[in-house]
Amino acid sequence: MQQITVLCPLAVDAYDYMAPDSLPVGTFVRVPLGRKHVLGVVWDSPINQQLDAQKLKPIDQVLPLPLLPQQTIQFVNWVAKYTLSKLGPVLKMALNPEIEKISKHPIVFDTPRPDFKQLDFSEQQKQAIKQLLSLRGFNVALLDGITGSGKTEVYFEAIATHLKQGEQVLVLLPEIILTTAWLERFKDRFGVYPALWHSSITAKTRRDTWEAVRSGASRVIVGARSALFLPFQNLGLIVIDEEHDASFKQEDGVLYNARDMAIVRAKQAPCPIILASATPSLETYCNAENGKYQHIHLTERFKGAVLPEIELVDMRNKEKGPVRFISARLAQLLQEKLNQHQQSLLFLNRRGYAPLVLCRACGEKLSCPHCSAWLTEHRKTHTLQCHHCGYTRKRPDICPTCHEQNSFISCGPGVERIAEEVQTLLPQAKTATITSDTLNSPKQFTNLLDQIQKGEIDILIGTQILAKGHHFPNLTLVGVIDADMGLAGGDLRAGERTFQLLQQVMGRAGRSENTGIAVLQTYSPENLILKALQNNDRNTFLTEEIAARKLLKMPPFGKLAAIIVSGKNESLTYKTAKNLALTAPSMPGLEVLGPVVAPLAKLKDKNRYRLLVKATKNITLQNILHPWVNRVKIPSSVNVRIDIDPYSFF
DNA sequence: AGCACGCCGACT
DNA sequence: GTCGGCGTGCTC
Repeated sequence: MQQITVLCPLAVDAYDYMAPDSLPVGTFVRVPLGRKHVLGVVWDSPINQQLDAQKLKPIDQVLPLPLLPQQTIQFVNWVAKYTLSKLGPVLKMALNPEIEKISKHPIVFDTPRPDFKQLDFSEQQKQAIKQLLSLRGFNVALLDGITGSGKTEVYFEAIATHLKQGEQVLVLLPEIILTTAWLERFKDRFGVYPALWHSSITAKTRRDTWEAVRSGASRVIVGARSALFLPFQNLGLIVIDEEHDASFKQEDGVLYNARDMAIVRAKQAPCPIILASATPSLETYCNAENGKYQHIHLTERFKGAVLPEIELVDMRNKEKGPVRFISARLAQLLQEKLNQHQQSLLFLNRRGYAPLVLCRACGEKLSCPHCSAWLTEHRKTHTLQCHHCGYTRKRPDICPTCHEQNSFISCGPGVERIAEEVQTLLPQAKTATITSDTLNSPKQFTNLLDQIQKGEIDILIGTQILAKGHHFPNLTLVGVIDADMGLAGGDLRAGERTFQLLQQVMGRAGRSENTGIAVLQTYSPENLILKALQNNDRNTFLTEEIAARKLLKMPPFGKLAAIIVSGKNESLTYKTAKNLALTAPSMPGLEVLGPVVAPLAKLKDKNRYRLLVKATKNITLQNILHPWVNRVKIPSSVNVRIDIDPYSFF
């Protein structure tokens, strides 16, 4: 009998078992766990062997499956260590399909053909392609190209080259970009669609794709962040498109940033990795500027499309008359575009009709009983909703506090309200309101894009779901209803996020021969970020932002981790958070801030406090956090989560 | 992830 | 008085 270590894809670390023979790391086995029998993988050296060998259970059986690749095992170990997560949940991400049901002969999508189509490139694109093709071994390149510069086709050439070399290629996209439009461009270049990996593929496809990647039969995988954990055998290139996108950061379960972990994966392969963006994250930009990454520029718009003109509309100059969210200037432009049979997009990153409903008589603001948040009014469904927990109620006729009748007024705009205003201002316009809750399926989205293409819609009103990636050739006006919105929170990345988002939204206008125009409605026209956007001056924005981060020793000039303490019992939760702060190790270069009430102080009935751990770059935060948090007694009803490199401050 | 154990609210 | 709700702990 032989003692082996087995990891199961559950919320546990690796456990030891007895096996009749020694088994190679990566062998799939079935083991007893509690009163269940579950799948596990023979793991490398035991984590702890303090358990009496006599108490170890024997494994049930060795499963007749190929080994889990060594690189996947290494990667799971690395991610767990970096994110301070248990090994089991990370393995679970790598074993997403029902492994035991995988077929030995999965249906493989045809192999993309690297020479299917020769595309025309500009001189600048040719230069960029040359640079991408010269990358050897582990190497990070920032493909920094403005909207409409043909980034996608440029990195397609790198994909083609690695295909010819017989290697596998992984392309990570934000889920939202994974649309037919992108896939059609791929098919146009390579003759077939790539293999897909995202949350809504069927179980069978999931199993087939997993096995085809493991066997090396599948050559190009395009997916959302979880595709990073696929069992590649022969990874030759990773591409992260829209690398700045916040959706690469997983905010539940294992807290990881797929872009950062992809760089680790590329290093391990080793292979090159291309980070593509029109608005690179500050981290990536700094790494490119200081020479750690290659910096490849695409500054020309393809086929002569020009950047939109950008106007700031000062909303402080209140117009006489009824309260309007669309300024006279924007309304005038909408009318002009309507007359010219061109399309417009109104952008407001807020779902529903109004973000707040209050009683005119007593001032009562209707809020969620489970979260410290106001309820958003949705007229379409005649409900009030909490956007944080999903709580829904009908709009009351009588104020629950002062019992006044019909006293509620809707404050502020959401997209539904903008749509209503458009109807009033331009009754002849055909409009469509598009948010994550009005689109239920990818098919619906495709249909909608089709309708837009055919010109059946004049004015699109939507949230950030419309901001990214889509190409609307006849769209020549973008109106940003509230350009100040993203700047309000004031967290570390508020400026960066606002710049990126607005730049992307404005990029929707002018991806055509007709000159586009973008209007930013603001109450702070002097704001540096808005000024930089107006002047198309990314450098000024980046320089300012870099200087501010440097001064505060914030990322990328320092390291950050958040500790989120939550629990139903408010005082016990606070006491635990306070206790963590009091027992924080004291050392040069380490600073512990808080605890402070989290921006959403109560979420789903749980009170939340946050500590922020700030360290100089030479400190390995994990080595400090792990023993520190383990030393503190955490009451069982209180939950402590560590978020390394936090993105969201909620 | 499951599954058992344990402590407070509703009911015959 | 008991049934059972879920919230919590444990699995080599």
